Amino acid sequence: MSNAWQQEVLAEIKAGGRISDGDIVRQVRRAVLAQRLPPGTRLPEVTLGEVFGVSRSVVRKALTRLASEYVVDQRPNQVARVRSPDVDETRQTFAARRLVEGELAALTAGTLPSTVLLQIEDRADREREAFLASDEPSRIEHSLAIHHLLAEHSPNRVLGAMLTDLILRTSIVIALYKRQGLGSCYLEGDHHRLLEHLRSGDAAACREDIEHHLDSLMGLLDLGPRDSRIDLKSILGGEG
Amino acid sequence: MSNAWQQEVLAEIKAGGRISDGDIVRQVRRAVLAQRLPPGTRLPEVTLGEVFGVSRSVVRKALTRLASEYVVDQRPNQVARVRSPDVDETRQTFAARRLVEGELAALTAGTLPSTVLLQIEDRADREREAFLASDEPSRIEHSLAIHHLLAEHSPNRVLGAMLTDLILRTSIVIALYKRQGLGSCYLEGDHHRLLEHLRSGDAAACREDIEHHLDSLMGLLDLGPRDSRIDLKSILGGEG
DNA sequence: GGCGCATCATATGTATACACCAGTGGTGGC
DNA sequence: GCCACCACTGGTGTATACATATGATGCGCC
Repeated sequence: MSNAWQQEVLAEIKAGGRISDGDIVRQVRRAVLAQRLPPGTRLPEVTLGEVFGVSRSVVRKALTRLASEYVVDQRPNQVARVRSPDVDETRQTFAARRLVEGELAALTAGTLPSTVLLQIEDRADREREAFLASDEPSRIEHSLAIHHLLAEHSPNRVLGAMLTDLILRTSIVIALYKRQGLGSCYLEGDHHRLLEHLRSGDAAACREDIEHHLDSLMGLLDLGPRDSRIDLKSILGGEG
Repeated sequence: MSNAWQQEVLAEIKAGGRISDGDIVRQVRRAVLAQRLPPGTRLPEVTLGEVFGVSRSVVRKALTRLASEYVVDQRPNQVARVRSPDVDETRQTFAARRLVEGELAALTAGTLPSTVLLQIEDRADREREAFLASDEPSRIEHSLAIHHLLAEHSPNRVLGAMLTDLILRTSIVIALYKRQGLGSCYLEGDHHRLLEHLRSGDAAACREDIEHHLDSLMGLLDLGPRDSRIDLKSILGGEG
């Protein structure tokens, strides 16, 4: 675990009050998404407990939840580690999200209240602004918010919860396999186009929008055979 | 928690050695599926610990996992209870499984090794025999095994894991909402037909088989408006 | 000099003690 | 007679102590 991350966590802790397992889950998720905790990073229970100022009981619950979200790898009698999905799992995760989010977009088309549509529009606008300002963290935040809004306001809550999970997992592998030197994974117009089709209620177009969006996104990744190098690094490199 | 169930659990414990959280998860899952633990049943940590001969630590981990599987309901500072999905969630769960399993069947068509195909054939045969012998528990076991084989041997492990979860959730609501007086939810020929299409590699037919199978299954349920009575019973009835 | 084994440090697995919270029943006042 | 309040009990939330497994290290033997 990097020291910089510990500093940041501590800063946020002082602001708030008591720490619960949910707080730890959120913090670790964020850190993994931002690659402040790279794959393979060891997450010992005592260390995490010291960082967050809680005992192992709380940490253990958080780690169990993170394991059920496929964020960390928890094996018996071994230290929990940040998971490192391989390229196969990455492709399969994208395929799963393509299926679920495509269906969900089609189901949701024409059903959203105007308040939600306005929220999506706002996020899409601010995503573009953040992109133009080269503020990648903000851009990602707004982009994720759009998909989460879709998941939360879909008529099928079961599929919605599944999509929430898949958004997290795809975000992690995007951060992992983003092509080197590529500043942003912004796809100009995709979200605004989806918004218009959600408004007009064109279910088939919504599904196509999502499928095309995810295909393009996966196309920006580097899923070539040289991933074996990454794998080696994360396995042999230890905690650097 | 019923006493009969405790007896049965104890019997199985004596046979085996030490109990882990995974054992508890499996036992509770089975008991919920068999409706030995009806919806709303209270599951206090200390009581479960006594039943299984372990301390609260292990029980807590098991309950957390069961909550992430949507089998039990775990709220802060309150006893865990067996979840009771309403009719809306039931329909949405079936819709989700229809989507996921349909896609998975199509993906898997023509890819299964003969060993797996033979296992499916064996299960389908034994399911029919169990149905003819009116041995419903065995029939359910074989039926579930077929779908689990599909989930485990599909080319997409991510979707496969999602299907495994959905099989559990649909099985629970089937037990819950099965039409009164209906002895079995057996659909003659469905599994054998799917098997032949998996063999021949007809992806479209496989998807249709699954979708038709699940639609028929949901049709056997009693999802009418009188579910409010069931809901009342489970809420007001307590643990009677 | 290299390989194998004992030993130790580190971290998890489990049990338990104490604090806190929630629902419940009884009691007192109005 | 009814409502509000309070003490009590059952149960979870958290911390901690002890038992155990695992990986590393270094010594000794071949």
